[in-house]
Amino acid sequence: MKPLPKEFNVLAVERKWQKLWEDWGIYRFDWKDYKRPVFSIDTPPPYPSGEFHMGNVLNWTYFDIVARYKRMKGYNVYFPQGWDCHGLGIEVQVEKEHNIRKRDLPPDKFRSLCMQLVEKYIAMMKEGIIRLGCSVDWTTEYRTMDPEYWRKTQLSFIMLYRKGYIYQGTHPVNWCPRCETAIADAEVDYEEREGKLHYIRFPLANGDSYLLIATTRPEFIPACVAVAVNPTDTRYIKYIGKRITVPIVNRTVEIIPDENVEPSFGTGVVMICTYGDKEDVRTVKRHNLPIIIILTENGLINENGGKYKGLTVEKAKEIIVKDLEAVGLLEKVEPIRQEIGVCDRCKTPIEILERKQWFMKTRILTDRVEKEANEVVWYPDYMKTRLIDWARSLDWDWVISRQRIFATPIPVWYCKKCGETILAEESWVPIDPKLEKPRINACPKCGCSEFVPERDVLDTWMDSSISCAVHAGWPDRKDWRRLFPADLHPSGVDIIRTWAYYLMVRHLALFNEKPYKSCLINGMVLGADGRKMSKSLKNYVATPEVLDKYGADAARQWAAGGGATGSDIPFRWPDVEYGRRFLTKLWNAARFVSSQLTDYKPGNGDYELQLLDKWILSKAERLTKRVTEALEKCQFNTATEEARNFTWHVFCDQYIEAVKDRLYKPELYGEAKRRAAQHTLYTVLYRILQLLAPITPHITEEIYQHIYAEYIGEKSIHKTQWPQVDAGKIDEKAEKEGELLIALITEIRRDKAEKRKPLNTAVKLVKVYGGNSEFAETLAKNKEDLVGTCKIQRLEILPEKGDGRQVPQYPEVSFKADYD
RNA sequence: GGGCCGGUCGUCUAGAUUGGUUAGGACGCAGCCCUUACGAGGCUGAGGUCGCCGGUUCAACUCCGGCCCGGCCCA
Repeated sequence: MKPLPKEFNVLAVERKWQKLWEDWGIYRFDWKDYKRPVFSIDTPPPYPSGEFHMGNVLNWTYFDIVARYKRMKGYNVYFPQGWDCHGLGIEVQVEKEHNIRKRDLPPDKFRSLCMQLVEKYIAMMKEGIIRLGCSVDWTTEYRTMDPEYWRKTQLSFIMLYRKGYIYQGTHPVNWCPRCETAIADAEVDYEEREGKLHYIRFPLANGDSYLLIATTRPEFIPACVAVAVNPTDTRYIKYIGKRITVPIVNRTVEIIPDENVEPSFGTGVVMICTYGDKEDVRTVKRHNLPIIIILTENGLINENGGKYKGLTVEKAKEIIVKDLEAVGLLEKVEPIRQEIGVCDRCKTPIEILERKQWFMKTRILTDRVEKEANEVVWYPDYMKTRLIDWARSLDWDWVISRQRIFATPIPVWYCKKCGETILAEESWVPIDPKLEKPRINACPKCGCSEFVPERDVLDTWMDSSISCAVHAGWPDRKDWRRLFPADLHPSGVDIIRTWAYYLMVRHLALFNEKPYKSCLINGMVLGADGRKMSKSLKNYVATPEVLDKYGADAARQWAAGGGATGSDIPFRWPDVEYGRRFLTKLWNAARFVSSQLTDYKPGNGDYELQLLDKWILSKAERLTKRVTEALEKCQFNTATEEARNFTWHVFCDQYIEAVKDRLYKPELYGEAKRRAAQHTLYTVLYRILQLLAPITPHITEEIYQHIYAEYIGEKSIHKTQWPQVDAGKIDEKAEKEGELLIALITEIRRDKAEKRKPLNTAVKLVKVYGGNSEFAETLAKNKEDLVGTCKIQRLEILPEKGDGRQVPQYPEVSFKADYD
């Protein structure tokens, strides 16, 4: 066995193993292996933003640890990686980069610009995943923008349509006027902005007086269909049922009672418009009010807005306010803080429009979602309530159509004559109805042979929410249910409402089965200041900066050890630095071990274990138990801390220090005792490496290859079998006696430190008062390591109590040290 | 307004499900030590009435109730 080199170039070592692992293909799933149980990970295909940020690092570290751990546990682990390409984000980015609008180009040209950008971004992010050392099976890589993938999305659409889960309807939807598309509740963000509350006089229809209404959106006056007050509001009860005149348009509407009107807001009188906000939608439905849509798809006032037609919402507001002022109906304007919904991709305030859209019946599944969510194992457990609460709070079905370009086409045409919906056959997909005709000669209803394609496309979540089935091999592999449901779905706390939820409803509707057995949630990465990490807050740290400086194994320790699973963790450089220092420590410990093993052959049973050997071998078993239990429960912080502390403070500080003399001077203590120390060093270091392998895969591999590979026989440490706890090695007596010996050694070292003496100072005489005969005997029997470690020239051990320096954990034990 | 989470040395963070340990660790701070693995180090030390108020209990950081303050998600 050769000693390890002194130099340890973290970045070069990491790059070397990343390449070799991939060349060897050791992380590939073995489809032909039916012996090992499978463990499938539903890797969420990331949206190619171009940046593998620290939040991704946290998420990927978590489930890569699980993947590596399960592999060592003997599972045939399936760890796929895809890319969720479609969507508004890329469209907006392309529009910006090329300074165009999506309608300026033919759709296929615009689409190819999007694909180019996605490819560029994927390359950047893939690099991040590789550099983090993730054990992805890259033969599984896929892109949702490839026809091969959207074939699956379209197939699932056809299946759901046939099962009755999909329908078309004209319902109010969230609408982004900039992107000119419908968006789902989950895509709406809320921002607090400064607005204005307008107090406007609405004359009562009988002419003798007026009511003062308060509104933030006076531009919706032409769409006013009622005025509402709270039925318990004594100020206004007498007006309920009467009619009132809407200014500007001079229509009369009814004054209606509605419990949702907040009497303390404004004047307690509000106008109901179609649609000023989501509350209007509910009120209109409750009272069966008429609908007057005054906005176009690009957010301008339409013909229903009369003289304001063609104006933007902002401009219309300005002019209406002036007009109201001119006729004396504007009483006052107050500033107000308000939460407004904005498009999560471009931050434009959203509107509510009615337009024919495709929907998936998700709300009929809510009870089932709750039931299944309760059966899923959540890490941490309380995260399941997020999913259930979200499902319960949804008012509308999921709007799945979008008026965009870069997305999976909806495989539908309409008969030009009778309007009959022609759904693609399963064998036709992938198909873009805008480019191809349906493969039938005539409309089955009226015989017409001309068809109009559906121009709407599918919400991007329709692509990504079938990942569990697609990963498993659906629809092409007959044996796809072997990998379905996924054993683990990892996700961020912020996207439980989208990813975890859509996966659930989609798979339940398609296959009547939950898509994942467990759900691992990571918290958000905060900046060093404790606020959510973001570029605008200037607390942003880019991943390459971290990896370049300290390497993946250090960054992974930050992710694994930074906090409890599911909780937000701040990014702190000192944590990463500590991770790096630990790597240095581990490397040096391994270097010491290797330097002591040059004449050592594993398997040679010719050794005499000493107390401290048995002591640490026993402690290593207990450590194995604790780390295993922590990993089983996805408590990565506990596993990391246990393994690191044992390595640093038990193995290095105590054991190695205590056996040095035995190793250096076999002529004094005997070869068999030296070999016992060698055996113990060899065994315990290997255990440490194995327990750390899922967390710090590179350095453990490097050390394994130097010291262990030829004896263990596995090509990689990541192919070795996870250590089984050997109850036979747990030795209560050795642990108890070892603690006493270690406590005394520590106290003598402390004594030297306080007397400002170097630790290798020789002590002329140490007189130990054991306090009782049991302690005295233990110490006497095991005095060699004590004498050697503390450089004691003469040792006296007495069974009685005495004065001198006390050993804190053993108050009956004390000693006197004489240095001159 | 609703749901969930949190408030522990100067800072960050474990421990809370299953009450009882000297409340653990890291960073920072102070002091010491060139010691045949490690100065990108080692050793030692100071530093906490566990947000506040009640309750249960022989015993509460831990369980229960209320309050205050943050965070996330939603309305």
